[in-house]
Amino acid sequence: MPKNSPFTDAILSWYDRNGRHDLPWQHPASPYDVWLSETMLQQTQVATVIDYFQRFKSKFPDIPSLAQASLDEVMQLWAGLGYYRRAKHLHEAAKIMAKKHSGRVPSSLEDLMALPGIGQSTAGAILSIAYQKPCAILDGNVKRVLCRHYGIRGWPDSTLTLKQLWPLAESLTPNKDCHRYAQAIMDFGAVLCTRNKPNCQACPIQKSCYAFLQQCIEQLPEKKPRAKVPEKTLHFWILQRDNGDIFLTQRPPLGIWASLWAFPEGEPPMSNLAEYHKQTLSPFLHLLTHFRLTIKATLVHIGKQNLAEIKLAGTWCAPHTVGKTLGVPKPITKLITQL
DNA sequence: GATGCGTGGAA
DNA sequence: TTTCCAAGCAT
Repeated sequence: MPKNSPFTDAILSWYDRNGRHDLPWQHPASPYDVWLSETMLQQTQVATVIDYFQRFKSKFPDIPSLAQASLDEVMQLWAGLGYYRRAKHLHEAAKIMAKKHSGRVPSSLEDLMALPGIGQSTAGAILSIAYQKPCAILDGNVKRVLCRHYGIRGWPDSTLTLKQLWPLAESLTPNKDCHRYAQAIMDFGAVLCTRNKPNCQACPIQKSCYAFLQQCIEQLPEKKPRAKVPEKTLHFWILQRDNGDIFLTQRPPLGIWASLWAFPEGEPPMSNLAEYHKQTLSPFLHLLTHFRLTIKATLVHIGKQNLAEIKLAGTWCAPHTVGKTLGVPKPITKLITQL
């Protein structure tokens, strides 16, 4: 049995004393829980995920229940968490698992990576944490820790850098405690070796850390300069009946807020708009990673007239019940509260 | 390789 | 206020 590297042992030891051991997906770390949590945690912080994970689990405790659900039920539970493709992929993958994998999360790298929404790092997390197979993970935390400790230059997502990081991550993964190590290295990055102001003072591997010794902690990992974020404006049409009900339509399966329910956007949803009383709501800003969205909205009072002229398919519902049954993006939630 | 995809929190 | 970006993946 080959010995662990000093790095690996130090991370494991740090984790036992300082790591988070009480996250809702850790006891027990069933394959389903690990898969679900790892998916929710993609580009999303632990504090945000906890509530979503628990709500999702209580509605869909296992693969069969998720596989049998409608996409709308899944999206409703995911609404607000962002990156909605994850929810669609999760649902699709559950159906595949139910049909082709006896209702279980597969336990081979090949089978896992063939599923939608599971890439190499998520597959590695499932294999190591849920199945105790010594597979490497390489998420943002691990990349940051390794780039600093081993002085790896270049953008962490460039092909050249990944070619160094993956073998390194694999060589550091222990055979015996791989499931603890996977949690440990991610926690270490999330809690101690943070992007800003890492706690080097308390770091057990400070003495072998390239970035600490070279005093370039803030410079590693190198960050790619971002293009300036473009501005965009979206215009929503809020159709409201006398009884207060509002009209929602499902967004297309591709693009932003895919498959979620929202007010008609863009062109007016009816040709006889002039016949109705309208009210312009105050615009507000909605920030995304790749856009600065100005959200504008016009409230159209429909009254009791014939509604047949609405061009879109959709549904009428009471404003306060919307979020309980349909998945709606944040800006729509905000508009509804303003009515 | 570059781009699209959400949201909330921190500085 | 603005900027940055957090347990990535798919196209």
